[in-house]
Amino acid sequence: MEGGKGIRGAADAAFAKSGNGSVYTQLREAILTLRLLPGARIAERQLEKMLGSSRTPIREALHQLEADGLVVRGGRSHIVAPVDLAELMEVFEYREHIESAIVRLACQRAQPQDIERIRAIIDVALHDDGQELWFEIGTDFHLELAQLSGNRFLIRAMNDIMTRVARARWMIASVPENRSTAHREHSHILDLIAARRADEVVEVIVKHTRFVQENLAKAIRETRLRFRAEGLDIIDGS
Amino acid sequence: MEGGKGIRGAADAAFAKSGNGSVYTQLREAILTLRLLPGARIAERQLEKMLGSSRTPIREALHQLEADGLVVRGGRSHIVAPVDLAELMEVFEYREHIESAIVRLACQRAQPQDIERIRAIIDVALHDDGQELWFEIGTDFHLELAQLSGNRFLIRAMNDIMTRVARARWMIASVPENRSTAHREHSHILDLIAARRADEVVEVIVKHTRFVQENLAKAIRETRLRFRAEGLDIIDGS
DNA sequence: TGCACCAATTTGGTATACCAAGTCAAGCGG
DNA sequence: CCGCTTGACTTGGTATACCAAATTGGTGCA
Repeated sequence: MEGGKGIRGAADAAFAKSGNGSVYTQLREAILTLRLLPGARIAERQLEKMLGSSRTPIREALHQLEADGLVVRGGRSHIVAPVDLAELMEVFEYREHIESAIVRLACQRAQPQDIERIRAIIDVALHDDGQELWFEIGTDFHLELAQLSGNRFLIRAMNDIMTRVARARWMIASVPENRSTAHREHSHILDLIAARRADEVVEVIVKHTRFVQENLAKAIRETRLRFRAEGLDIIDGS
Repeated sequence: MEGGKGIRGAADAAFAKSGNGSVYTQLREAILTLRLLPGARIAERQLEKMLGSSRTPIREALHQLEADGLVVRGGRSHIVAPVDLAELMEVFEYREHIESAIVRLACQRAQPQDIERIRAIIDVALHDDGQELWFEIGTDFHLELAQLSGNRFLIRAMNDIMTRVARARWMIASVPENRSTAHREHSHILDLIAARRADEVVEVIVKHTRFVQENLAKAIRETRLRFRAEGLDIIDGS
């Protein structure tokens, strides 16, 4: 029963000694940080032992994760959803429209103090440039922006989007140059929202989204090659 | 144990003899058609008897419905989600952007035969004008339009939207005049997509969306008064 | 040596048993 | 007569037992 068997089919040591957090949270973390590799089989009874919970809450968590697009049913069993490049391209097409809607509404509704609060978030990256922090800031910026729209469905949509691109973002071997570009664009977006220049901010955020998309697509392709060298196929699609 | 007790708290005869379909499907139907009134308490053990299933699949269905926004947790128990007018207004704000994105992409990607297929759907309403048929056609038109976008996230968003407005649409006391208006606008939208006139179709669909929004808001307010006359508060919000 | 078939095990799906917490009502005291 | 307390019951949450299907590994035959 122990380890081995290559990769597909073992979530073994991914949860060593972890006892904190809900089942859903733990699984989500493990999947998003690639501790559970895309394509890995997930057996309810394995998790039962590993997480110390019973199957009922585990099944519930798996259904949640399925809704998040992080777990899919492969026939009878559950597997960690493969990173699907084609799907990711659709996410970004979707994202352009969602972000555009968000910033348009933000231009109408954002309060100056809200904008300054977000600026403080992105400016943290000026002093600290850890990989993990960069990940968080990139997520938070766009989620906070969504909050400014005041529309719960746009907020939910942005949450969904950030979940679906999270693993791709995790694959990025951070290029410092790109980071400063990101900060500059984020800052520019805030300026334009503060100035209520809706059309311009839409233009900028679409450009920003496409920039991010290209970076992620590149990172994914590199990651695929890296894993293929180990005999693994982690990524679907062209 | 039988019936009575007024309204909040009885889903009693809503499932008489119904044995077909999954638990989720049956509950969803009952909620969308207002056989289960907004605000009604839902007890897992009641459903266990009524549907003849066990609690496990019932709980699963309830979680699904919660994700759909059709069921909410009221403290410890589950209740049928109240129709929230404020939320509905947010849905329509969201919908404007989603539909705009959809028709823009549809202009790029729709095949002539796709457009004709949809036209056939809405033209059914010319011969038959039953209430239920009108409901279905209105739903199908927008879902089919979403398909033309070729983007699974826009399709999913449109599905979500149609679910969230379904109960409001069910409350409409059909005004024949509005129906012909709807058909005309739907037809116009198809024409513009076929002609690839993206900007114009966006303009028209936004206008259409606002028209629908006003009708539904009116219907909801009337329905609220109607139910209040019976001593019930079915609708939340202003 | 390779293929086909069979049995044992593992899987997810379902039903049920158990628990703690919350609800409601009846009864007691003011 | 009103309000508070208390206890029985109902509720959702969790753990577990049971089932059918499907996978898998091994064995025997060609």
